Formats: sequence, structure tokens, C-alpha cells
Amino acid sequence: MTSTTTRERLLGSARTLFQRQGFAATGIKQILEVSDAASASLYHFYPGGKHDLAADAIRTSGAEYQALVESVLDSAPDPCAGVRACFDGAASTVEASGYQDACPIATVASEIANTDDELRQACADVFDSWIDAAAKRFRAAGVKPAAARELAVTFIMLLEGGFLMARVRRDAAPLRRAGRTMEALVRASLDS
Amino acid sequence: MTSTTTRERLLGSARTLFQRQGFAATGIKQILEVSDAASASLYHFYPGGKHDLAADAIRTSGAEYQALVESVLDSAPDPCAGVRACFDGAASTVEASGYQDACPIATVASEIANTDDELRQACADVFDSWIDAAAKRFRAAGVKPAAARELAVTFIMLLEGGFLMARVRRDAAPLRRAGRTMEALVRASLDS
DNA sequence: GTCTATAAACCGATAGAC
DNA sequence: GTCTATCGGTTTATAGAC
Repeated sequence: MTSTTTRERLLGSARTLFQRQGFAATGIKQILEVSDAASASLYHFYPGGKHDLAADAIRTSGAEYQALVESVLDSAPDPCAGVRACFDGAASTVEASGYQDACPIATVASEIANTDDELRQACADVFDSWIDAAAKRFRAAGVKPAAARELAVTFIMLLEGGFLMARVRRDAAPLRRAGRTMEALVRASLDS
Repeated sequence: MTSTTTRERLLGSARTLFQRQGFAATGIKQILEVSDAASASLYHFYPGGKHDLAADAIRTSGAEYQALVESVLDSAPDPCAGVRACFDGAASTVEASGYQDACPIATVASEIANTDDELRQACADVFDSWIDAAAKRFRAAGVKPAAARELAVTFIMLLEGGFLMARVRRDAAPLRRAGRTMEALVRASLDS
């Protein structure tokens, strides 16, 4: 019995559409159609309209993806295998969705970085949280704090670059390639 | 005497606006205002309208950025210093523009990857061309062809991830950090 | 909370004179 | 090649009944 509220459907549709098409190209009308909801419902739950909805989409999608990455990292025998599994899993997801689903926030982040400081900050918070989560695990594996953080930043940069490359070229191989590179970087940090 | 034609102004404005705001958020009206041109002029030079203009913007911006990267790589004493100079230069440009100007095509590429196959292919061609240019130089420095290409793909992924991270967090340090990582990866490939 | 109807502005694109 | 004027459609957001 999976009863979904109108609010849940609105947020869910918005998250998917923003992820795949970006902020500007996704219309309120389209979100309402996919959600099978009325216009007034959206403004009831999100008085600020499209902007409020996007802020919630960024926060919740960021948190969900973080939980996924954390579970992958934590179920691997060591951080090397962990980061590699993250990239391999990302590659499989991208392929399975026909190159539609990659990073949940990257397209919106790229669009609004110069034009909407509130949404930009929400995206920055998500990235920071992802970096913290990864850095914490690298430290736990014996990497020094400063190096662990830099490694975590590189992890996210490589993942984002891989997502973009895979989507544009319709080829998940670069993402898997990035995973092996990241694995080597983590290994080098553990040895030193 | 730098006389600019209407066509040049249209393309120039479009390139800047698409780079900073993306495709969907940039209106024809805004492009015309910045270009100080009439609506009919745009459709005279670009019968396909916004779509044609974007295709030209992607191609010309891609070629121009490639020429810049090539000149930086070619004026460095070796590929290690070359890739590092690319990231340091990118970081300086991002900072100098107040975090507005990063990759000329990434925002548009991310937006249209799922929704416009013609523009997606134009972006894919740009990335391929950048990768070829970098791979060629790694080969010339002694890296085996297959490894050189993989190194070049990693170069672009790390650059794109760095651009996004820098813009969203308003901090160019991750981009410089990525440069040192890339330098180490090139050095490791040269030693083997 | 949800319905229907609609306001008010803006969108990309085009017509026709010059 | 460029001007002015404008078309038809869509956009975000709101009003008022229920």
C-alpha cells in the first residue's frame, strides 16, 4: 500500500524533471501534468512556486544520493573498492536509464550558479555534504585529514566530470575509467 | 579599427549568454538587446532561430577554447607543466570573471543532453576534438596511444568537474587542486 | 486542500515595408 | 539587411468557489 500524497508526487516529478531537463526548461505546467495535480496545490505546498520547489528538490535529491553513496562505500571492504563501486554503479545507472539519469543536481547547479544565489548555495551545501561524507571515510581508513578532504573533493569532481562526459557522449566507459583512476588515487593516499 | 558585423555581435552575445545562463534561460529578446540587433536580422543569419544560433555558438566556442588549451600546452616545457598550466589558467579566468565564465559549453551540454540530439552531438564533437588534441600531445611526449587517450579523457573530465565545483562553491581552489592531480597522473604515465 | 478559470507578461518566430 | 509591428502560444502565478 504505497499511498502517495499530492505533495510527494509534486516533489517527485519536479526532482526527476529538473534532473533530466534542468530548471529553466522544466515548466510548472509539465510538473503539474506528471504529478496529476492542480496548480493551486503546488502554490499551497510551495508558496514561492517553482523556486521553492527547486530548493526542496535540490536538498532532498542531494540527501538521497548521499545516502546511496554512503551505503556503497560502507559495504565495500576498503575505500579503494568503495570509490570504484561508486563509479561503476553510477555508470550502470546512467546506462540503464538510457543516459537520462546522472547527477541529480548538476544540470540545475550549472544553470543557476550565476543567476540565483539561493539555489546556488543549496547546491553548494549538497556538494559540501557529499565531500564531508567521503572525507570522513577516507580518514577512517588512515588518510590524514587534509589529504582526505582533498581526495574527497577530487572524488566529486571526477564523478561530476564523468557524469557530463557520459551523458554527452552517450558512453558510460569514461565513468568507469574515472573510477579506476580514483581508486588509484585513493590507494596512493593510503600507502603514504 | 574593429568593425563588428551584426552577425558577429549576435554570435558573440549568444555565446556569452549561453555560457553563463544556459540555453533555456537565455531568451532571444535578451540576445537581441545585448547585440543591439533587430529580430529579423537574427532570422536572416540563422533561419533556424535560437537552435541554429546555439549550434554555431557551441562549435565556435569549442574551437576557440581548444585553441587556447593547445597554446597553453604547446608553450609549456612538458605535458606535466602543460596540464597544470591549463588548470591554473582556468582557475584564474573563473576568479577574474567573478565565477561567471568557466567552460564555454558545459551548461548548455548538460541541459540539452537528453532533449536535443543535434545540439548534444555538437557538444560531443567538441569534447572529442578536445580529447584528440590532448591525446596527440601526450603521445608526442611518449605515452602509448591507448593510455594517451584515456589520460586525455580524464583531463577533460577533471577539468569539467573542477569548473562545476568552482562555480557552485565560488572557490577556484578545487580547480587548482585538480591541476596538481592531473599533473601527477601525466607524470605517472610518462614514467611507465 | 483541491477545483476551474484566468490574469498579465513573455516566449520564439514571422510579415511586410523599405 | 534592417526596420516596425505583431501573431499565436506559453509562461508563472493568482482568484474565487467548493
